[in-house]
Amino acid sequence: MKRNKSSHEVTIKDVAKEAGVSYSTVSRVVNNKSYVNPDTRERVLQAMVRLGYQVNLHARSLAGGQSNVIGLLVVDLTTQYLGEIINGIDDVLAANRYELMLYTTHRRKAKESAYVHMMARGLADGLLISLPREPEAYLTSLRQKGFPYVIIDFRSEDPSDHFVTADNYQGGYDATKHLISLGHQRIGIVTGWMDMVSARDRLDGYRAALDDAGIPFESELLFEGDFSQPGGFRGGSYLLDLAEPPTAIFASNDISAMGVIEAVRAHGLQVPGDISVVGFDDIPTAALLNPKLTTMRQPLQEMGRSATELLLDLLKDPEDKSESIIFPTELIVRETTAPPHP
Amino acid sequence: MKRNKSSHEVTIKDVAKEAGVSYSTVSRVVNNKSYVNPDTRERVLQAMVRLGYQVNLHARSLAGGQSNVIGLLVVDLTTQYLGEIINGIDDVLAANRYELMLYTTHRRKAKESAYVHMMARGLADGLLISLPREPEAYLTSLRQKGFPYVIIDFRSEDPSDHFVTADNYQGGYDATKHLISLGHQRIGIVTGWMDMVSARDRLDGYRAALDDAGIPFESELLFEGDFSQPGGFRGGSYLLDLAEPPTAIFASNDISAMGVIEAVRAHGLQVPGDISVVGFDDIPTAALLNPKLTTMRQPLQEMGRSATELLLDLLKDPEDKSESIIFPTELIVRETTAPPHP
DNA sequence: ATGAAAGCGCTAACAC
DNA sequence: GTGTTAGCGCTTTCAT
Repeated sequence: MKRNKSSHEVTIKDVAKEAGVSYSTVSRVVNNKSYVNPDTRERVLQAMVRLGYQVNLHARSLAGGQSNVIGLLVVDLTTQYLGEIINGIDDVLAANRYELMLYTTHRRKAKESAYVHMMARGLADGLLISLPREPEAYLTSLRQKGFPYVIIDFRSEDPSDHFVTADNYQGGYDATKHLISLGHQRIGIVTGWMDMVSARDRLDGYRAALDDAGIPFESELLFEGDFSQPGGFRGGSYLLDLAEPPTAIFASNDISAMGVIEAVRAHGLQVPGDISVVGFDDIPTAALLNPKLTTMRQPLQEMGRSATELLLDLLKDPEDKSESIIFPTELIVRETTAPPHP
Repeated sequence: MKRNKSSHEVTIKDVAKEAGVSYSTVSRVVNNKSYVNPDTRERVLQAMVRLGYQVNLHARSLAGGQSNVIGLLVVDLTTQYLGEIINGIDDVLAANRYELMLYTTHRRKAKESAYVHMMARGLADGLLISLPREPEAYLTSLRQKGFPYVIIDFRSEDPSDHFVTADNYQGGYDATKHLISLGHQRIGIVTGWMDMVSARDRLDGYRAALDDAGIPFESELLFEGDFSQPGGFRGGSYLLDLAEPPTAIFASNDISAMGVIEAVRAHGLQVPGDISVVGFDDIPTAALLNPKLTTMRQPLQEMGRSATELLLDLLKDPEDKSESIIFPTELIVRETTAPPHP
């Protein structure tokens, strides 16, 4: 299964011959390192263009250089949430001439660990890890190797970890408080995957807001969802079927909020007339729904950008002491929340 | 900028020593090629596990093997459209132990060509190209090299090309016909990027349907959009501001349909009461809108899957004569279309 | 069935 | 400033 090398690929040696220099000089020019006589450089550059030279990243990587590839580990791509984050990542990577290698685990946990190892085995210079559930298993091995990584949307306890996340606790708090300040007293919550820190933080914020308002937490008003639209639908249905249903529901992300809203309609009720709904994320679609979704915005693109910058810093200097970043969230009041029905 | 190799990476040589064989034997075991004595194989396998061996893909690729990486060239990821396709791609890739390298060009045309060359330079074994505009430039060089690629959502004229697409012409035809059969006579269209074949095909289908119904095509009812939501909004606004506005609008994709619907509302009108709207794609969000979007479904996941299978076939046998595939589209009637206001 | 050895294209010492 | 050279980890003849 050999590559079709009919048309000989032009290598650094070809360029060297063409320019009449040794091939290490070509390497120097390509990498812009150590001084090269301007004339020589020019001749090499021209030879490169003439021959249409392109580095072979595999060779470069093997020879001890960097691969200029960043690995991104995500769950799946159908959520706009990640699309936004990736846009941010992408911006920074492109500006720094890095490539993106994408890994989607589709929640098959076993794969995550295998992937991480393969990437760390030279395929990538660094790793961006998004939305992992209990990533400790492979994080430990990464730490041991001193392999650079940044975690997105995860608050790590380990001081050597670098991460970028939104303030999910405060977001959950503010979303709930918004509902309370509208006059709601019975507020349901549809959570995300409870093995994800971000989901737990949002829940904690919800409870704290209730607490501060003197509203007792009732476990029957909590539905454990999974950040999906069907999960939101199930959660909404469950809450509305309660003997004493809530008048408002906090969904832990926009996608599940959409499911909740569907459930409200399926019960013949109106949003926000009968039931108020708040989401979380502010994905682009949120503003396009009818009614438009009230939600907590996380600066997704910026989070992707920051995480990538942090990682590139780490690559330049492993001892880099850049801080992990926790972005503030922002309440975006649109049309799905209103005072409770009198 | 040397990799932190504090903890010596275990190579095929280490495994060889551990198992007491030569390292070419280890290579044979790893690659499952030529016969190896079952006992020897077993010993090697155990040594591999014991040492936690992982191939170095760069070395493998350099040595003339394949890289087991597929490159995917896309415009950007915020559209659910691509998320769905990638899910399909991903399925097949995972099942065949391939990795995915992602390239987003963000419509910077210059980048596309550079990317393609780099990938073809050994980084990837094959290329999946989605949504290119006028890709002829780099396709030519790919063909010359005999580099395997499959194009998604593009009908190529070149008989040696392989592509997977939906029947955009028929889709455009059926969408328009649906509107006509509801009684609409003035039907506007918001197109996609006109330098994309799929957009042109949908437009052609629209015109053909009009033609077959004896409705003259009026150029003032055509707005050249760009597959984006703001583009749809602009298109909708333009059409509704016409002296004699249409009673129905065919948007060339769901995202722009969402923009059109926003524009309808901004004009104080109702969908579908005053204006009917049809989209194209059937992205997941389409079913979650209020009212739910009537649209032409393309089997996105399946398209991704098929394209990938086609490419892997090509990789196994460059002379593979697998056919390019054109998937049928399907009208999904939901709630945004109705007979015209009397 | 297995071992030895020649590269793949490049980077990074080390010379000069 | 530039050339020489030794690998990086692996696949693949070619021997045996």
